[in-house]
Amino acid sequence: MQPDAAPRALVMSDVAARAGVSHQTVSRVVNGHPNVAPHTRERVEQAIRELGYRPNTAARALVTGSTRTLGFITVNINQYGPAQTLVGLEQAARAAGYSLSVAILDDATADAVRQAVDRFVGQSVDAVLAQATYDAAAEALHLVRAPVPLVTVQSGGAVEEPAVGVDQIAGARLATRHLLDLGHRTVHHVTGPPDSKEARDRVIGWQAELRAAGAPVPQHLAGDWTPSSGYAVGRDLAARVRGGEDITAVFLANDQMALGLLAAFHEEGLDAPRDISVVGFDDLPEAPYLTPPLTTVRQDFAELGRRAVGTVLARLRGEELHPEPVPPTLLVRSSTGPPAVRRAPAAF
Amino acid sequence: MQPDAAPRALVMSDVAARAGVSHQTVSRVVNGHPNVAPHTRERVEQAIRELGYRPNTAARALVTGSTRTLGFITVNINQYGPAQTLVGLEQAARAAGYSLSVAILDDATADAVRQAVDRFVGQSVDAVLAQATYDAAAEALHLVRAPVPLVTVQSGGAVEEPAVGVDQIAGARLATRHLLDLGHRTVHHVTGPPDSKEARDRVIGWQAELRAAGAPVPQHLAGDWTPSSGYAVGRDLAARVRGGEDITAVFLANDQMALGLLAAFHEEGLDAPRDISVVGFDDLPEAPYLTPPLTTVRQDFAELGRRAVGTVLARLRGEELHPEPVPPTLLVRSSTGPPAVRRAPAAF
DNA sequence: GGCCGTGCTGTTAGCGCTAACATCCCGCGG
DNA sequence: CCGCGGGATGTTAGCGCTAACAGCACGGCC
Repeated sequence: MQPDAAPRALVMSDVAARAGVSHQTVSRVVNGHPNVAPHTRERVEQAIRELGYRPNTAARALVTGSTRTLGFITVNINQYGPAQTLVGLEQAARAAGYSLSVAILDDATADAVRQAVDRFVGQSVDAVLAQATYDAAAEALHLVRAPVPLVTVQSGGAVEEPAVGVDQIAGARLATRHLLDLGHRTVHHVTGPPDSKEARDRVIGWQAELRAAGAPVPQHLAGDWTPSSGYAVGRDLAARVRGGEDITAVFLANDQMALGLLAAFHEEGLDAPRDISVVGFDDLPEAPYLTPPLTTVRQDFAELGRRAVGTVLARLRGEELHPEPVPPTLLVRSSTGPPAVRRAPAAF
Repeated sequence: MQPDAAPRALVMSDVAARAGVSHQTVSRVVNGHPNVAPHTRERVEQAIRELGYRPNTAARALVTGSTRTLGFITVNINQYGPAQTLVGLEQAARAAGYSLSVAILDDATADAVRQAVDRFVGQSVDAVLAQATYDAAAEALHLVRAPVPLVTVQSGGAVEEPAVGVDQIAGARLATRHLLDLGHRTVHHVTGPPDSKEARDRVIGWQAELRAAGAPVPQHLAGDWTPSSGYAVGRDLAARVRGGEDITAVFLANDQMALGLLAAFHEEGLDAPRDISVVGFDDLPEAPYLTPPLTTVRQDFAELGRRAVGTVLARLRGEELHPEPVPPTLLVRSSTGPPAVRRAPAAF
């Protein structure tokens, strides 16, 4: 009696023996080749089921050169966006019959990126997907010459490699227009870190919408995604409001900063939407439960994942697919409203 | 001139030819075998560097049976905890020279878990790590007989498979004791979903600490991790407070529910820490920026990842390692304080 | 001085699979 | 009635690597 040891042994020829055919016929059945008699196919399939056979991917990878695995490089998954991007990607990859291997870099340095790509190539992944939000990463990715397709996710830029992302500019315009439509004279903007392409695109969208509406474009306010930067900007802004400045609407590049800003305003006795209208970006799970529930822009990460995987697979088939950016949507909740009437209104 | 096509061809014998040795000697150098003359090793290493050779993992996996890849099964990575667990695991795996392949299940059904394990086994991962927070997953995992080591993360239970996790009971006791120390007569508790072992452990820790202090143990309040469940419980609780019930301290099984509860209380004109003391669990990045900054319990996910990977590797070496649970820490911020004096205090 | 052990290196044989080719058998047309 | 084409199947040769064994030189020992 075999001890507890590996019941592993199950190889193609075991199935072949049981079905009374050659291992090659089993291979044909497994890979869905056409020229197998229905009767034979039936018998092989039954043998596979009875034995619980599953082909060895390493052997298959060795001979075909394909592992049906995709590598994904990301940075800073503590943020909601990147985490959701990962989820969307994994679902889409799995749906397409691919596995996803991840590399979560501590820093988006060129070196770290190159190493990650290298490791993936060494692993014989079929393609590499990479989050290229930050310039350092995007540049590094741009330089890497990998022997496999490489597609960037959320790079936002029109780099040469195929890139798929959510339309950040459109999202920012949505947020800004909403505020303008409510009657605000202009909209202030708290940015993400300047080395983030996504953050810069949100600035561009915000400015574009302001200009299109003929509204003045105030100096943007620098944040860095963290709640604490939103808080710092919030304290500053609250003081200016208290000082009599006409600031009634703020669009922040993400929800976490909105959280910080809301807290800072609250400390100064200023509350949304009465004293200030606030729009975030991301739709964190907790956004509906902030005080007040946050109006924000939502990105469809599942769709993003699907398009990214679709692009990669097209590339693998030799097609050159340049997908459209995914459109974001605005979720109006309670942190936005019409501006309060202050002292003597400028006009009328 | 070769077109842009694959510069792939680089195999061991190319290196061998360049170094003037046999491919086996190259193999020995690559794998750090001892019996290679320093001079030879030097030459081979140089050839490897010059050629930029990297061994083919598929071929290596085929013959050794090891891919130096770990599979990780998780559910619902939208939650902060699971996401951080993934990060911790990936860092630790990479540090140990392993790749991490992920499966993010939509549902923790036995079937989905079995399938994921199967896919990983088919992929020839060396071991499988699985988040077993939910009973369905834990049970399914328990039944799966995989031909590779399987270690569960955050299963919290004393199941047979080696499990590594953060000490949830200790965390809950920390939170409860903090509230008791502040002078609260007792502490109410909002739970996570009942099919989560982590959630149940937090209930156990809460009850244990209450009993140890001789405090009454109120009925627990059912939540499900979501901010909205915290909000619902919050409305309920706020009404009871308004009705004169002596409820002064709440410990919630996660920060998101604390967020919801805080919002509900705020709507009723009740604020922390004046009217109610609130402690969460997880230390979300935004926890310091809630109104008020949230006192919470923090789990060390990096350490968790390290121990999980350490356990898996020990298993692979044939050792039976049963790691200690990771101790959590309490972060005191501003959502907790001494109870307000209400009407006629019971004693004195 | 011959024998043997001890490094070092090369040779051989697969790992489990797929692709290419070889083989067989059948039905059909000339 | 024979040859031929094509569908079904089997056979063979690797994919790139490591493990096991073989060979070979050198030095120490009796």
